Amino acid sequence: MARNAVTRSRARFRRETPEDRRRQLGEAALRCIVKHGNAGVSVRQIAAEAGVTQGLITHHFGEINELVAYAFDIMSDGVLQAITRAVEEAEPAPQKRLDAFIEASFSPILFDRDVLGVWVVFWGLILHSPRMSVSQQGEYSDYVTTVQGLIGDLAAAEGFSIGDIRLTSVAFTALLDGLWLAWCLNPSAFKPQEGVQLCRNWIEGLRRGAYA
Amino acid sequence: MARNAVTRSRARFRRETPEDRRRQLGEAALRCIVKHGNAGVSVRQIAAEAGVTQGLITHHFGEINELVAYAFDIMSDGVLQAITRAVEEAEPAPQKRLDAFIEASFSPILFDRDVLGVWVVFWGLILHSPRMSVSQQGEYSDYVTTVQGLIGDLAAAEGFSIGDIRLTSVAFTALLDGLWLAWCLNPSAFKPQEGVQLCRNWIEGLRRGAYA
DNA sequence: ACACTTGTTATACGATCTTATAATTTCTGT
DNA sequence: ACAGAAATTATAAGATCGTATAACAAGTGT
Repeated sequence: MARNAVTRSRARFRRETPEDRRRQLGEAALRCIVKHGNAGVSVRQIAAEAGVTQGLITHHFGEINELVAYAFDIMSDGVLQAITRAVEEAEPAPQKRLDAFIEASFSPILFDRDVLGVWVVFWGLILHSPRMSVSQQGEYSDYVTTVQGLIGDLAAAEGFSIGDIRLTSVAFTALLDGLWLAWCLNPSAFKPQEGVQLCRNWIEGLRRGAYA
Repeated sequence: MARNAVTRSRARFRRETPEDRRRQLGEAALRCIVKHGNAGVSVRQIAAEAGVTQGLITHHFGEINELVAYAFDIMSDGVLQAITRAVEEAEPAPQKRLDAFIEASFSPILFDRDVLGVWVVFWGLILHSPRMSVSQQGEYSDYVTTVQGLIGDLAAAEGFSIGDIRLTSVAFTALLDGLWLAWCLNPSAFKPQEGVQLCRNWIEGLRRGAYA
């Protein structure tokens, strides 16, 4: 026991399961991107941020692009989960669920300059990384599907019609992404609560048959 | 004359005015970004693309960030000019002008993966470069103002009301940016003409008083 | 024809980058 | 207690990066 304690205190590094270590490295990568943007995507910086040596990244991910893609997946999952949770916690009426979705999108958990900044960096990488592109397509598809479900339920409950619901969902997703981007690049452009209002206005247009 | 010809053919480099050279370097930078994304932003690559040595970039721009910011300005001006020209060539009725704006936004001149790809890279840089941020804020402001003029004229001509026209213009701009981004990351998400339709639907919502 | 200005090249230096390889250490199973 | 597996470190090699400096050369004015 004493032996154990001494041994552990003398340990020069902790041995962790591949899953844990991969996640630690992924989260360190996200922190680096928050701090330095594209410049933060570097084996050395990420390893330092995670408190390990560079070789560990090679060992667990092979090449750095794989780590970045993994970090992107962590990020995507986090966002979708946060939104989904907010929706599930809302009252079951379609109006309430959709509004919870909107509110969550502009709540500090997601509508945060650090979060959005990471997102923007990823967007810039996706175009030239097939691996990232694959992740993005899956994530985007899930996202639009979620939006489509919410909007479809609302239309069914209130009895208005939508011409092409998938396309319409793409538009609403684009509005959200566009507002995220605009605010991220220039937070003085509008206030979060104004973003919520603009989304509600968009829904109001939907109700009034502008997309029929 | 013969002397002149010989001399010119033997010339090892062309001496150009600072303005011309700056523009050449800026355009070379844009081509590098098209080809390699963030990775294309490099003194060596850009100099090679422009067919000059690295020192020229230092000479004309001091540091590379200044060149990148200059390339961003070229890009912004080009986009705004192309759109403005399309609007000016349209019939003077507000409906026609706004529709020309939308059509131009999704025409191959602007709705092009190369063009949008450059845009996305710049977005990623703006967050961590004060110099880029300054350019972006000016460009964004001009853009929203243009949108605001078009929408305001339409509202006046058709007699519908808008609550906060600046904010509403921000939303329309966000919708455009969001659609650009989505299509750029994943061109199979929708067709350009569908993008036009979605913008027209948004305008229809405006007409029906969703933003009053 | 010649000197001067300055655009341009040539070269070098130090920092940082990715990746590969071998040595080390921790932990687990027996 | 000890051996073996695998996580981790340590180290190195070769590219590429940004920037500074000095030499060179093209065009201009006289």
